Amino acid sequence: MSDAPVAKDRYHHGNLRSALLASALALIEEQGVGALTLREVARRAGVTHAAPYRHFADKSALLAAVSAEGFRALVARSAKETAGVADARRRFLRSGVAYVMFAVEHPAHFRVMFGPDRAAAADPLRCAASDEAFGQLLDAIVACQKAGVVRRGDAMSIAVVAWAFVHGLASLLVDEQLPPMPDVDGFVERSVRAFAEGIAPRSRPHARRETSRSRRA
Amino acid sequence: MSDAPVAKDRYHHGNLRSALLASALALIEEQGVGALTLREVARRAGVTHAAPYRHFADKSALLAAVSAEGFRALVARSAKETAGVADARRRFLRSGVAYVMFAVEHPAHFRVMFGPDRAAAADPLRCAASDEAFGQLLDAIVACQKAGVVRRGDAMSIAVVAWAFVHGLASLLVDEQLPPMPDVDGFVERSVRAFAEGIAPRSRPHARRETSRSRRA
DNA sequence: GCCGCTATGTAGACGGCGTCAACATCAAAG
DNA sequence: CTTTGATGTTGACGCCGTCTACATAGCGGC
Repeated sequence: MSDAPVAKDRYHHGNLRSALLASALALIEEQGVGALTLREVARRAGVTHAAPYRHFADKSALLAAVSAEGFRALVARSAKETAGVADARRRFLRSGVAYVMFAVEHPAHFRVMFGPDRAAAADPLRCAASDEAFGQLLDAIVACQKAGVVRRGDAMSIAVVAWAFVHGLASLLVDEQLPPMPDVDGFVERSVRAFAEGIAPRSRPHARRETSRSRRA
Repeated sequence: MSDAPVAKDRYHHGNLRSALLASALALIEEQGVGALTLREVARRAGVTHAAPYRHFADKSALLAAVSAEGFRALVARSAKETAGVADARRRFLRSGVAYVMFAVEHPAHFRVMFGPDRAAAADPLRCAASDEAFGQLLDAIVACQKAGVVRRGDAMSIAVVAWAFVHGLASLLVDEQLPPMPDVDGFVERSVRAFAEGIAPRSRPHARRETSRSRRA
């Protein structure tokens, strides 16, 4: 929170770019993506309506930057969550849970990352960041296949299916399309585990059942 | 396509309401949800910019109407696809495939149905239509449980998980986030089948494998 | 047959938005 | 100290959603 010189009433802001990103994120969090306005973002950052154009080519570019930032945060989150975990299956499960929980905890970021703005979606930096996230997933799948906990076959297809699942769960939760959910974390974990059985090798001996409260420190 | 008197150059349009819905859909199909403009919709329907307000309270109401229409079409599609199919498991699978294929074939409708407009999402007619769709899914799950092809337990939770999966698949396909896909239909069918194993009773004898080309007659 | 009522479409206005061009301010390099 | 490039401001343009006042038309009662 305190990474800016926050110099007030100076002609030059200091680090307007990140201030704009933060304002945009806050605004979306409060009012939704549709309510995001370049002018309002500028207002919140304490500058005039045209100032953002010194840092972003247009509104889509701002959204693209927020989106890329989101994908990088997602990758980091997943990496943190799986750090120090050796077992391939557990790494995979944790990373799936991390995806959904990231969306639940950062709905604004998530919404922009998969928002309707086509120009923003095509931004090269955003694409690079999202490709890295997908690569992370792909690696996890391959590791699981080597460990024999995910069935053999085209890893790409399996990755897509896994991504679809966590993505759908995340989308529905973020859009509040689901009935009230007391224990989101537990629900997500059970769901991910159930899903993982679908892509496990056929009639594999079941892994010992974790207590379902093991993570969450 | 030919359900309107299409009376040109008359002061009164005849059935502007449905013309507006059609224009909106076409516009979204071409340019995306963000490009949808009440004025442009009116223009395409051949009326002035304020005419839509005689039929919709505001832009969100239009979106909500399109959304509700979409949910009704989805329900109809799923019903059609499962008509005459007795086996619970097959009904369930078909209905899942129908969900994804509906999204792929009617991306504009799908995008609006889960679009970012909060007011539109809260519309009572839209909610009623979407609840009916979810009810359809819930029924299919319960039938599968009775038939012993889906594990016992809270049907609601299982329904949510199933919905999340098809929804994620649909979202990623519609948003073109997935690598180029030659045989979408086949891919979706394999994915849904794989997923279904995840919610099957543990170590259930596998049903005979359909040829994976059985539907699509 | 005419009359007014209501539904439906039009005309025009308002403020807000994204974007652009011209201008102002400041920091650092020379 | 001056120049110069980066950064922020001002003001303008056209488009948008929405509101109000007005025009047109079909319809039921007299």
